[in-house]
Amino acid sequence: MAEGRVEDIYDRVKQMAVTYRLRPGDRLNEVALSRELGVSRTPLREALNRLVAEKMFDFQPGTGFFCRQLDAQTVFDLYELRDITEIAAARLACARATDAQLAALKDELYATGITVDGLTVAEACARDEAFHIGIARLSGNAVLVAQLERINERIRYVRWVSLSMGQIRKSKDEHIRVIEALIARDADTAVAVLGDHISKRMDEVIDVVRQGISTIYMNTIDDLSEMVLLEENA
Amino acid sequence: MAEGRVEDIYDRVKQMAVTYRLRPGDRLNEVALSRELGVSRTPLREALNRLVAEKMFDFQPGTGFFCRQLDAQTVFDLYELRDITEIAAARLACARATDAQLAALKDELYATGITVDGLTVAEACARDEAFHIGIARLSGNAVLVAQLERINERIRYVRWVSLSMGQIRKSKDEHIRVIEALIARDADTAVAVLGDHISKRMDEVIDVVRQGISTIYMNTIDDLSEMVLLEENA
DNA sequence: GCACTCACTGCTGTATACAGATCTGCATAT
DNA sequence: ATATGCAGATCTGTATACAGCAGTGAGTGC
Repeated sequence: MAEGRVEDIYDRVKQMAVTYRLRPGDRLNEVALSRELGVSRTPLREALNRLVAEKMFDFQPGTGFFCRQLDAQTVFDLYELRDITEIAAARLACARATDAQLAALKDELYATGITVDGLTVAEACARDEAFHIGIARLSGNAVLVAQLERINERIRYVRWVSLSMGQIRKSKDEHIRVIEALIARDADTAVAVLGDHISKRMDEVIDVVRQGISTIYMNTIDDLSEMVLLEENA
Repeated sequence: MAEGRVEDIYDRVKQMAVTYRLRPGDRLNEVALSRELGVSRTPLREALNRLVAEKMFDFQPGTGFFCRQLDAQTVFDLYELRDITEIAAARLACARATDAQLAALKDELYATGITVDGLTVAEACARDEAFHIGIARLSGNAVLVAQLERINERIRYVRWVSLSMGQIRKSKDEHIRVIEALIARDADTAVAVLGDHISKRMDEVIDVVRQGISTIYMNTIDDLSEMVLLEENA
């Protein structure tokens, strides 16, 4: 394997944090976690320090690492920043992407299916993210893409909750309208649809957060991520 | 000290990297660096892993840590993203900041002096950054502020070079125009001035990068950061 | 003269040991 | 009953040891 060991631990722990298998606010026991992962504390701590830098964990000297608590304000800030970043990315993509690139994105969108029925929440979320990242990539700005990916990681769990509450239906429709607008080089329309799309999500999420994030943590992540989206009944 | 040791090492090494006392592309010797810092390799590596997460260092498993190479494209991307972020921040600030907050920022701007003559490059750069961060803070979005700070860290050296080449004179003027526009709640004007301000910087930097970043590294950082800006002779 | 091999040196990767700090729970006093 | 202090246990913080890999240079064969 060309991948480093720390990298591997980093991915696994991040996955645990993103999916809230590690519960927010909890201090994590290095010895126990290192044993669970089958490594020693040294590389584990190195991986944890990377996650601290990414704001995925808090670190309190003398006490240890804490799975990060997402408060309502931070969730809002993250969504707002995501909004800003994606809209800017769409404008850049509209100006810079080739027709072929846009066509490829459209094809991919259709290829992954128009409906989300039968998908798990995790799958649906991943596809949604992939489309948005796809647009960002067409901006030609790799730093922007990396940043958007990190933002997405931090709010992924919240998005799962949001999706599982059933507000995903119209997503694909809106995605298609966005890509069509980009192909027509109509940046204003693309941005308008995208902005509307995102702020609808934001509203939903605010509701979720208002209901109290704490209650959400009661659900195990398995319940949530593996939950299959039901067919529309209307 | 309430600060942790890793945190301290992290700051010191980051400072070295930001100021290019560690030269880009170089593999760094953990033993030598740990001895220089007066600590062992373990906490040093933890600090380095944080910097890897921040893209300040590259890490190649089996080989070690490398001080990050900034290529022209990445510099451009970083400036573009900074542009996007600051403009969005200014719009938010215009909508959300109180009159008192804006007045305080204006006062601070005047208090730190209108001219940069006699300042070192490092000081002039720090003040410029402080103003821009000040606006971002008024956006009320803490995540956005944190992100902007990280972007600034990554391009700080390039900015030093840019500043030392003498394009700083008009900065304060433009800053004043920005803050006046914000106070008048004229977001469009503020953004227009700010955007123009930033893209002028961007042009300068592209020139710097075109001249070849590699040649720049010849100058020690001390030459650059401590260089005092001369009075205008026109 | 050039290229290839092989041993060597030095560095990284990880485990582990130990010191010091923090937390927990019980006992005691108010 | 509540608060306080102490002792034991647990966990973190860092150094160090050692194994293994990567880079280097000399020497040899073609």
